[in-house]
Amino acid sequence: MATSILWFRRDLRLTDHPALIAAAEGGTTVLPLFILDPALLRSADSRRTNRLLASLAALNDALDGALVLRRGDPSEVVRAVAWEVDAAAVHVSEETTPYGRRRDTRVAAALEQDGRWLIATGSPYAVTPGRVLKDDGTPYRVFTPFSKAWQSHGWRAPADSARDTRWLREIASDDLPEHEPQAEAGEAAALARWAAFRDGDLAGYNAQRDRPDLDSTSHLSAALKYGEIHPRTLLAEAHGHPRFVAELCWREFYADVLYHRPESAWADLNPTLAGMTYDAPGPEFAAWQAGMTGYPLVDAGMRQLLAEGWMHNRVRMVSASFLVKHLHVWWPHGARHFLAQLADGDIASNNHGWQWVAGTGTDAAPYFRIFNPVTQGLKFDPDGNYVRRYVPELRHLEGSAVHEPWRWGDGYAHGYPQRVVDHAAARADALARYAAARQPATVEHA
DNA sequence: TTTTGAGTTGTTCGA
DNA sequence: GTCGAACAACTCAAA
Repeated sequence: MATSILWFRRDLRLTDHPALIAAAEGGTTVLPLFILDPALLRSADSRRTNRLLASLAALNDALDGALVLRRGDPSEVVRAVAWEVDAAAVHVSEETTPYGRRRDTRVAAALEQDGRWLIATGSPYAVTPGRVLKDDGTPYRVFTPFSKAWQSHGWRAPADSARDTRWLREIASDDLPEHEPQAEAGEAAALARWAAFRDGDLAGYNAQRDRPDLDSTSHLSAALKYGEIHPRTLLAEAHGHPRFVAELCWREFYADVLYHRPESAWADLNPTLAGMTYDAPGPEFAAWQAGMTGYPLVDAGMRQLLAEGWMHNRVRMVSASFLVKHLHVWWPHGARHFLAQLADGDIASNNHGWQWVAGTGTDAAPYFRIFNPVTQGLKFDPDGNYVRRYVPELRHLEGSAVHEPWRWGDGYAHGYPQRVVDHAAARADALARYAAARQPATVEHA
């Protein structure tokens, strides 16, 4: 009896799964495999890894315990398992990150030595990165024209579910590493969350998405990260909500940029600011990480990140801007901290979002756009509820007063820290640094 | 080839 | 308090 392997990666679901359909075609028995790749599990205590393990537990439950886990180098493990079950083909969703592409090239070569094939069907995106190109065949570098071409390109409807898949159950599995269980992990939870959002806050998304106090965004980022739900499923039901579709498109745009420019994961995409002077991370960086900068909105966000492994997007921008433009720290330091703490940590979205804030990214914000953390708080958390939720030292202040504790006699009565930098001075410093970096390069003579 | 319009998310200052 | 201008120049995409 023919057997194929479905090697799960960022597609931890059983419905709307083209690679699963391909693997099970013709009644083929399918071995569901996940590889615990040491190269990806180095940060084993990160929230992202914990979220992955919780999702794997949910997938295994959905498979009635059939999921096979193997630890090791994928090119060795896949070849060995394929030999073990004599599978002619290993099916995957196409991976387009720098590491994923290198890995899959090696795995395909290893399989071919035994006359077996790595077959990619579908990807974690509505439009697979690399497929949207300008008329001249080069990739887009600006979001708006990309989004138009992406919409024109279009995407398939959600795939049928493969209900009658025969799963192979006979081979040994390594144990799932210890992790903190999470009720929100897994395909069923993702579908339920989407249904609730679709029938609830989606209608007000355009007006309320920037309000961290209302907390009315979809919270689907981690589910999308691990493919518990596919963006196709969301897009099929998000007609008439262009802002929500645009946010999904940002995810695809950044994946596309990373596909074409893999080095941009950790290096400035735009060399314009190559001469920028940054400060090494020091005590103020530690204060930023801990949510102790003395700027309430920044601190609320950084504490939400530590407490929940998630932060509202508006606050991600403000806190990232604060690190880069108020503390003058190079964006990769901040991006690394976010990736270590975010359950939804995605290299393309996270790091290119940071580059956008820093002014080094594609389609970057103008350098003089420096968020005022106080103004942002008054505007997007007008009643102060978000700050009070995460900063207990400020709970005695009412309404928007939480955003300016220095104005009130009892503002620091409960131990809230003083501001680590002065906004106006830090802003002026940032503008001066950008101005200096933009000067034509001067030749220094020894 | 050249031209033209446009580019996620803002802040400050002065009238 | 409100409003418009300044903050810059450059690159991108398409006609």
